[in-house]
Amino acid sequence: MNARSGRATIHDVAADLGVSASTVSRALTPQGTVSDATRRRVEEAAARLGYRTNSAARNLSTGRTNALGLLVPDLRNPFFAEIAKGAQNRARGRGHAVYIADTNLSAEAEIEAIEMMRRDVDGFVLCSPWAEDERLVAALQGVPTVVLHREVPGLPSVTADLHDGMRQAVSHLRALGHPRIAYVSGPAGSWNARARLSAYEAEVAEPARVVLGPVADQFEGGVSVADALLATGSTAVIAYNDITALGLVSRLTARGVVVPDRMSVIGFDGLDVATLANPLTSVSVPRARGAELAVDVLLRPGTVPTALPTQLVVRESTAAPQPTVT
Amino acid sequence: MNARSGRATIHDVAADLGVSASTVSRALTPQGTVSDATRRRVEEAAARLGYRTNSAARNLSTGRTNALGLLVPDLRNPFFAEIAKGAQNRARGRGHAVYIADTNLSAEAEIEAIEMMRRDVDGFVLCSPWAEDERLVAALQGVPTVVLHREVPGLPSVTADLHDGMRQAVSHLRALGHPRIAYVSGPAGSWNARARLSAYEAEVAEPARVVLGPVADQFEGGVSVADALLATGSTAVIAYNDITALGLVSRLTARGVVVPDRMSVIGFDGLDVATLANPLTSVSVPRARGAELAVDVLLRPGTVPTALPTQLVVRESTAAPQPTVT
DNA sequence: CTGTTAGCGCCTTCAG
DNA sequence: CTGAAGGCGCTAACAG
Repeated sequence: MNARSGRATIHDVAADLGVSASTVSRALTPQGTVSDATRRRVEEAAARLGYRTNSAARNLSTGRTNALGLLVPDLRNPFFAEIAKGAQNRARGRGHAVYIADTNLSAEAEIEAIEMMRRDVDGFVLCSPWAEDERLVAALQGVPTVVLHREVPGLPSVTADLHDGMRQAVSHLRALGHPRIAYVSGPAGSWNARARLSAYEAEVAEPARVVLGPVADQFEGGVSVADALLATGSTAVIAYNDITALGLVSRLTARGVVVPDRMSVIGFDGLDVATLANPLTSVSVPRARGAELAVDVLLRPGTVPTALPTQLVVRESTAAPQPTVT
Repeated sequence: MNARSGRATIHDVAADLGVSASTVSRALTPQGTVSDATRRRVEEAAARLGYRTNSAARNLSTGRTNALGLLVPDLRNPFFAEIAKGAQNRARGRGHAVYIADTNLSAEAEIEAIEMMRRDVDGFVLCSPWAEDERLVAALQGVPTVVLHREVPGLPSVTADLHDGMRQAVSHLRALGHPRIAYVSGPAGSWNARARLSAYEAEVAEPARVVLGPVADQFEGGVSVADALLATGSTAVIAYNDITALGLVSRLTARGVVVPDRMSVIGFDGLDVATLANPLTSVSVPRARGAELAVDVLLRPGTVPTALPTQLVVRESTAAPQPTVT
């Protein structure tokens, strides 16, 4: 009996059965070699006594923690909430817990979270858009890590096929007849924002290219750039992500610019929240699936990170441009 | 040096300084009694060697984990994402980590999560709307716990002043001239849903009382009940929460019922997401603050749980009823 | 104020 | 297949 918590230990079930603690230990661990009979008896006694393995003790002894650390910049963004759920579900299935750290959109907090958790996890899944490559790698100290929706030299990473997503978005708008497709770029410091911008630039050559921003990865970011967008004379716009796109739509509507009649808007991410009001056309990026893949790369040696497919989902915020009423 | 992880241990910094391990331990723990001079030397050496305390070892030795468990039914709901953030920020400030478990809206998963984490945390903050009181208490095995947005006999709990919130909502609608105020109730199995329904019933007496549902705690739940609402002839409705309210608005709009002209809608929770499109009038319930209070009750003995204030936030989904056009 | 000693609960050689 | 012994890294008496 654990003196402090009053919980049963391995010795209690050993005593109960008249066997040694090592036998109980072996019976309770996958690679332990015990007779089937004793294994069953041990399992029964453990259940009866309410035994739960003390993971701190196991950790100390084995050097493994059976836990993964997950960093996300902001849990309020459903994009990351879904990643958290996906990672947890997958890791649980593989016998691992996931410790989530919300880093509050701060590079500093990303580094701190890594340093705090480093000893207590077997590996990291990092949604870490802000911290610099070198600081990340330094803080990691060699702990196995998969980067999600970012690339860091020397680390495996799981990213979405943004070029293909952007191609789908641009093709859709061009097919509708939009000559000038603007882009609202996300925060300059964010890897993902840079990658999405590059994808746009690859798809839309000068002189048709119209880049606005960078704006904050928030509703307000979209709001702030709407008027500038109107001034460009574009009839269609692709936004860094759905949240930004919603801000854009909000301000456009307030200005009397009807979406999609006077402005087609495409978001990025494919969040459910973007369908609540005026259902937004968006390039969907797999959230849970990306997280699951990242966890697999960490936990199943041999799993090779592959690009996540992106998919344009056409809803109601895109249409053919209307002839200007004069 | 830790053989496995290659990280410095307390012995390394002890050796480096020519002192004993216990001295280092004392220098590094709050209640340890060491001379200021050696404390400084130890801190310097620890920093220089990149020492990080191994929390498993400390845990094993002290019986405390410096971690809290937080259960939430669904991280995708911003209500809980904000609770998670609030709890983490507060706990971090008090030297504790927070392990979040998303229980996927399942009573079973709530119990399992508690049993999984019980040994690894010093206490729980439970947003656990589904599991039964007895099973919860049984699974907890005496681990210090605060229940958030629910009441469980024998456990301290932090809840919002729903009656006052409901009073504000109903008063607002009555002042606007609505004679019949309907209510869309949340899932029958959820404590919070029952509490909100009671608050409505306390505020609206028969025969004016119109209760719809129960519906799922989702956008679709609101969608599903909109037509029934119209059939009641009510001109105003209060929904179980914001997400449900948004579903309601969506379907009403699709039916050509303009909000707020033909139907006033009030949500509950006060989420930002409910302002993205047609800004929703809502009864705001403190999220982060409730989580912080719960953490304090756990970590600061003597903190007494107080009811969280609720506040009606009037936005654009409520107005005076329009005379029926015939 | 500091060093020595003895575990915390578990896993893992090593014998038998 | 099973028991005994040692140690993971740290803290907590107990001496000095």
